[in-house]
Amino acid sequence: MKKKTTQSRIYGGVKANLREEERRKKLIEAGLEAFGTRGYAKTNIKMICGVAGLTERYFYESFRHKEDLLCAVYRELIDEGQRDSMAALEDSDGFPLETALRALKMFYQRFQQDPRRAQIQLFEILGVSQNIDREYQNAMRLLADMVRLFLCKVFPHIHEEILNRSMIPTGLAGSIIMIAHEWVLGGFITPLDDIISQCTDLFVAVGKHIESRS
Amino acid sequence: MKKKTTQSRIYGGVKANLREEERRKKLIEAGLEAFGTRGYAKTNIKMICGVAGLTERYFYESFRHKEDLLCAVYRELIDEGQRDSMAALEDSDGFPLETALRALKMFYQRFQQDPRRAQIQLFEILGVSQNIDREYQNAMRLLADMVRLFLCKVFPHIHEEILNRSMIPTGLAGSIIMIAHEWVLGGFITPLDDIISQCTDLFVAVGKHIESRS
DNA sequence: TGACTTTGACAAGATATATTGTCAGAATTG
DNA sequence: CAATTCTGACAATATATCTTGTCAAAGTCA
Repeated sequence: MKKKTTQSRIYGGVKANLREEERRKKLIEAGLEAFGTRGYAKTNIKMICGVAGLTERYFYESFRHKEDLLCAVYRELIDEGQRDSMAALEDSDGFPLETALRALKMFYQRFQQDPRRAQIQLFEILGVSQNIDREYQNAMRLLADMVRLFLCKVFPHIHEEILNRSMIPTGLAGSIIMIAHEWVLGGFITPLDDIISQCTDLFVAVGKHIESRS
Repeated sequence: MKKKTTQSRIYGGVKANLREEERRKKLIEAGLEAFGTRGYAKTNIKMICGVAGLTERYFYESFRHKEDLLCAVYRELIDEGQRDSMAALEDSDGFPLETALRALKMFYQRFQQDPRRAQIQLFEILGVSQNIDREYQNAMRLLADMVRLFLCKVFPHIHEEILNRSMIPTGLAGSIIMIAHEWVLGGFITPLDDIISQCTDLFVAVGKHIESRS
């Protein structure tokens, strides 16, 4: 008679799949910590497990490899940012430009509040593998779409179709990221408001210019 | 009596240090090929040597590790680009804007002409190590300085000091890079002139905007 | 309490790669 | 031609890490 190897039962008052889910979350948090401080390359699975307070067995329960975990951590960060931006867009009680600035500010603020996030989202994610590259590209396209959206809101005279074919939102997304790079590498010395002001300049300059030709 | 282990003499009509230099160049060329097609992570030293037509011994003669070679390859690419841009700047017989466009066009053209270069310069270089990250940051700052320079030439009313403290050139550099990313990932489908036109829009929009406030 | 599951610690094999070393033969010089 | 250096092929060692497996003890349930 074969025993089922995966006997799942209530344990500590918690169902098996829930316990597993909790371990998964612990590992993601540990990944954020390890990747965000030591760096992805210099982190191995034993370290991650150490930080999570679990052993390797549980790592492989939830992830196939280190890269898998990085992907999960990254998605967590992106989703979180995406939700916040959308929320800012929803309750747009003020002027469109102010809404956009609020969203932008939040985007940068998150980096300052948790430098581990900045490290992963801006640096560690780069050049790991083709799969991860794809994740990154997706995120960048999301950011470009967000820029596109805000451009339309703030400059209503811009023809939407023109913007849809344009790479200008992509370019502005690149600006935002590159400025973030410099800001982070400089240890957040530049005041956040200065950063926002510079970005606003770029955004407004480009917006007005396109609008004037529509 | 000890023999000198490094007996260098003329061999094949070539001095020892020159022969070594040639092997080094072969390895750099092999690095360009391997990193640019297989990718940095998936390339090991044996492969590099295979492509170069040399054996491991000669690899360690010129480089300490794979990262060292990547650094050398990258510097080669950046220096080459830098030289071209400077040359374009020197013989500025036409209008400043045209000069700038010519330089920008060359910047993108090089990627199309040799996709291995694009792969390394835009993707493979990312996230390898802290040292390599520093190289990348240097190159990005060079690019930003170049943008700054062209902004001053094309829009002479802009106060130079303002621009020096500004992150706007950094932002524009980011735009250029991000647009290049999308272009390359899209397999160079978008015509080069379209790319240039988009970049010009960004450049002019920002230039005019700053100028109008000086 | 007794049966059974979950957990943690660690062993052990597998794998991949870096890096150094050896050696014989080809190439070259004087 | 004889001496000797250079070269290429490959062995061998070192190292690091992944990944799976074992086992006993602790925890939990009925």
